[in-house]
Amino acid sequence: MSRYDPSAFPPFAVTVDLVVLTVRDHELCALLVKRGEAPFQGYWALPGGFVRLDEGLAEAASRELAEETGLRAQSLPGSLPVGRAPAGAHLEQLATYGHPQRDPRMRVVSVAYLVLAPDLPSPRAGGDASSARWAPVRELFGEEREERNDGVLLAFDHGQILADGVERARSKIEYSSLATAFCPPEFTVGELRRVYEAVWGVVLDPRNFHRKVTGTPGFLLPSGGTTTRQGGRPAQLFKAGGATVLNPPMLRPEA
Amino acid sequence: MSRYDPSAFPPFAVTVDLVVLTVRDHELCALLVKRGEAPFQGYWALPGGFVRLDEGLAEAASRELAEETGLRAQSLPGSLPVGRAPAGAHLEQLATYGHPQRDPRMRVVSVAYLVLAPDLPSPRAGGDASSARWAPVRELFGEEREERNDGVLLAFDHGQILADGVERARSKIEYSSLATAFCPPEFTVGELRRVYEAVWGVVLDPRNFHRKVTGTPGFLLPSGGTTTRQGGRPAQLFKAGGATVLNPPMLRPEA
DNA sequence: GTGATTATCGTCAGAGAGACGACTAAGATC
DNA sequence: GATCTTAGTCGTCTCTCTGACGATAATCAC
Repeated sequence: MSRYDPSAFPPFAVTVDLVVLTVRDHELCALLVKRGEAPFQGYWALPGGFVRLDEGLAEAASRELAEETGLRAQSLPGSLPVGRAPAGAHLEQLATYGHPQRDPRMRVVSVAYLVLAPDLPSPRAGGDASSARWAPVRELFGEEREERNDGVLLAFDHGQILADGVERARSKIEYSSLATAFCPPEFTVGELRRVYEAVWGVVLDPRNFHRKVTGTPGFLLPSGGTTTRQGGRPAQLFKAGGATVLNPPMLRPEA
Repeated sequence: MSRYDPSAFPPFAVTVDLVVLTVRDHELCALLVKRGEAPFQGYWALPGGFVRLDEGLAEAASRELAEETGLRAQSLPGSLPVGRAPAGAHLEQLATYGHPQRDPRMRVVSVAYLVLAPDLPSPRAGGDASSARWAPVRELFGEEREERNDGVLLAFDHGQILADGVERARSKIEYSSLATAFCPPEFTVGELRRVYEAVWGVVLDPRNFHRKVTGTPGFLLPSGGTTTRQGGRPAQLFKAGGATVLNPPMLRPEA
């Protein structure tokens, strides 16, 4: 840092890209927007945009999130990598991508953020519904993926960013209470279990899951009410407790 | 991304900062360099520097690492956040810091990388030995920390970056075999245990530790030889095995 | 009511961790 | 050389947690 003339620094563009995940219909889904212009015109991409010179990175991510989804998200001062949005969505920094050729137009460094949100009404992208969608992650990475265009699924390196975000989410719900970020403010143990099942793509034993989550101090707080919105016997409603780390963690089944 | 004229993007400076950790004398230490110029002249700071327009982020981190320590480190193509340097050092992306005022001169976004290295000879910073040192992490964060200058320990937000890097290292050796990155190519179980003890700042039971690490498939490979360099009964020498994730993890003692 | 569905409680066996005793094999000291 | 010290290695016991799975409870659809 001392070898350079600070007034002659190499100029970069800095963007934020958002991996917005939610659970819809037992499936982990990611928010994608359709690009209206070159490069990658017509491709699906992660929502995102340029960071302004007077805003922080998390702040820019919150702003883009609000613009693309209407989700209000708290922008945190400084460069703290983790935050919690008031609407229940969770926002945290994922990683930064800066391959010199990742954008053919210029040198762009993109700071990716991961957003975990409860199931939302259908997306809007600046009011244009046809240009945004919730894409099931399985479709994008499973064997049944329909390759698009010249074999590239997403614009730029967004396929890699999305994969990294999905992997982060999958591993993070193991040892943190973040799975509750996919749930509405009040939820049942069964609903939380279906979140785990959707994110991990596995089936969990309802009895062991119930014992585990209700037995972990601070994970769940009984909210008093019950609901039958899932059918069957009425289930207790819970809110997310104060605990953020789970010790011992939830164990993702092998294989 | 579609709302802006790409030719009029806001210009940022992008730097990499390195959190280089090693274990020396039973203590976790971080590499610091002394700043020779304003701002924060005379303060200790993390090594780092500007990213060039034609190099990737990990590549820039490797280059800076080599310049500051002589450690050769493999630069990875693209934006892959994790890599392994040939000299045995581990390099991975940590987080990105971009508060608008984090550098008083201009808008700088810094991508921090975490480097875990075996104990190295004393550092050199471009040949000037007095301007680089291994600082015990305990001195920087413990109660006994001697506040420097106007109460700020490190230049810029490097105190926060270092704290994040230390926390990443502490948690990552729980569920990965990365602790071996602090060891020479061949090491004993006791040496590995002392790494855990230094990084976590705890004392571990040698017998349980031995059972755990030798019983985890793929963690350690017997290299055949023995050594008495620690005194006492000769110990078997091991190399790092192929496993990268430990399941079940090493457990960091409570409290 | 009957059956389907979901929630919740209980039991049992096995894996793994913490505590700690016991033994081994080298160098250091007398 | 006898003894001490240091570290390494093997075992044992107990407790906790998990996975497998039986049993019961409370609602809805018919």
